[in-house]
Amino acid sequence: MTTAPSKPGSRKRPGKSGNLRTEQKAQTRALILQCALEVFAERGFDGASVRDIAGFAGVNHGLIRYHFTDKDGLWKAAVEFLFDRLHEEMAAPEEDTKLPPLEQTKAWIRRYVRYCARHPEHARIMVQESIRDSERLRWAVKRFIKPDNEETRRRFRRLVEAGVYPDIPEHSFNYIITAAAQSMFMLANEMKYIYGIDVADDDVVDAHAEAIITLLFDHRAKRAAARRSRS
Amino acid sequence: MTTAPSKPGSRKRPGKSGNLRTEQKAQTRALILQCALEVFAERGFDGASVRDIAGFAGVNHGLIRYHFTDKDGLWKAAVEFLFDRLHEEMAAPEEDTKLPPLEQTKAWIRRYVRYCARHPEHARIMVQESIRDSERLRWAVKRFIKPDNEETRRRFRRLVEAGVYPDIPEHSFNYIITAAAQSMFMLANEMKYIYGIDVADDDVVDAHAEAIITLLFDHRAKRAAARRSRS
DNA sequence: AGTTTCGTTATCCAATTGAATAGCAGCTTC
DNA sequence: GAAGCTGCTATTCAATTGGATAACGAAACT
Repeated sequence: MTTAPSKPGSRKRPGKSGNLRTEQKAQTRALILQCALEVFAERGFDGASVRDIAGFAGVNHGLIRYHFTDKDGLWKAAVEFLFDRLHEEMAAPEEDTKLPPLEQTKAWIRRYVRYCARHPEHARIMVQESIRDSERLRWAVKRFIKPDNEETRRRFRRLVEAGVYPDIPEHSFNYIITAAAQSMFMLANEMKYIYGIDVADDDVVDAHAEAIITLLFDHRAKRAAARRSRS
Repeated sequence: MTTAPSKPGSRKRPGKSGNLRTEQKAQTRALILQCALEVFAERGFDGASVRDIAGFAGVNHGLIRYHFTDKDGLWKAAVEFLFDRLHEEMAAPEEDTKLPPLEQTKAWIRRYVRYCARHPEHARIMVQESIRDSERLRWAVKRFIKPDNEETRRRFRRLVEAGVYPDIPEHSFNYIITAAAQSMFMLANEMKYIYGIDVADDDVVDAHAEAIITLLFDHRAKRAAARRSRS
């Protein structure tokens, strides 16, 4: 656990429009969600207590019941927030659509690696939940993960059909790419202890993205690099 | 959680040598360890209760205290068992040492992917522990993970120096390879729900190993495969 | 201004948890 | 075969947990 997320705003001043109550309610809700994300990510669903989350957010734990019904509801709301944010932040910029498929994919990798570095909670929460086999996992798969994966599959098929990529099993492609991008940031603690490297460093992040691209998407660059280091 | 691990032997018959007590003690200890591995893997350290583990092993929960002092001791004993087994099962066969570096590495990947498929608990336990930042993680890093990583680093450096591999950051190489091999089996539940594929299938395992080799180690094969699907 | 609404806190409850202690039964040893 | 060691069970304890209920107090509505 790092530090408590910055409480959004002074939490007391009413916005220009709408009534004060509803606005403050939304702020509190968002604050709890933010804290829930961090605590769930660090300790998993069972390991995280609603009391810890509430305490972290500086509110009474009964309030969580009021806003989210129960712990399960809180988790789902947090994951919903997580994926909404993912979709926002991963949206491809207009100009990308004009690039050839392989270049589009490289740009997508760069975006995704940066996302993973910015929000390691995402992989942390979802991996812990996938390790267990819960109703929550099935809910998340159906609602978010599977649809997202369909898109990755289409991207992969496009590459294969364009003749710029080997035709490995789709699921292998999916897990290799995603894991390669996520793991270093998901396991930041381990990395810190093994290599003494802080993954918050932008250079480390960008270098990792380029490493993935070199290994997985840039045959020519890879051969050239190998040739270079040979001489 | 699948089914309880087969209790080793009838647990009552004394072995030919040694006294019955010590032998049975060792058997019980091993049984508890086995169960602890499964439960820790599925629920993480905090989520797993010593009572569940004991119940799963069919022994009184006080017995865990007797054998392992406390929950922390049980976890460490389980992880020790895990890495000892890893080292046994991952030892390279004699003839591998005669292969060129790149071929050695491919053989190593095949062995490692099969290991990950056979023992998904390994990645499950260690990933959950790395996500949190505990004294246990530091213990495991110092004792097992870092030494193992040193070896992977040397393997990588040898490839680079032989001019058959691009010189990306060592830590990136490490996390890309390891994660690519582990993730599919670690997240078997997710995979089941997304793709309906059972990772217990040997063909799926071997195909995954070949996919990794194609993408990450076999430049020529990759280009050929891409060319093939283009025509 | 008086009343109602509702976001929030304070308490309480039963269940579970890690740990500690005491006791038991049957190998082992002499 | 008696004594005692020891692997194991039974029970107890305090702390924590998710959840439920009641009370409060300030905003919102009339």
